Amino acid sequence: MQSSTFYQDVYDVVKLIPAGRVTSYGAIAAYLGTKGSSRLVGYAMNNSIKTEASIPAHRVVNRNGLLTGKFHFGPGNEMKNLLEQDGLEVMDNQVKNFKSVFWNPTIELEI
DNA sequence: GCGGTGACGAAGC
DNA sequence: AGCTTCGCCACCG
Repeated sequence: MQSSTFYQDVYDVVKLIPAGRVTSYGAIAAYLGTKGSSRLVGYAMNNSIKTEASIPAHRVVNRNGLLTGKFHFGPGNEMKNLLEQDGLEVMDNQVKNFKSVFWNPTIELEI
């Protein structure tokens, strides 16, 4: 992808996340080849809300399946609501069966 | 051009 | 086994 910035790469990968699946920041970072900069992925998402609000950032959670960015999404449990709309089960800011719904771009997209 | 930042992750205690 | 600390690296001012 002719992405000028690392953020654009993150946006593109997140957009490829199928409904009903979730991935982790580190997985995206690893797919992009910058697994050490998992923080950048999260930071990119933060910027994505302001720039690319169409990105399903709610499908991206941390390694533990926790909705860490929930507070950045909206006033309340909007992130949880969006995940439920995708057919996911969320309890106490954590995706249930996270391991089962985990979407690994490195494998699914197979660089 | 440099320092601060950050929705993480892994290691250490 | 749970909490704390450090590292990491691209973007912004």
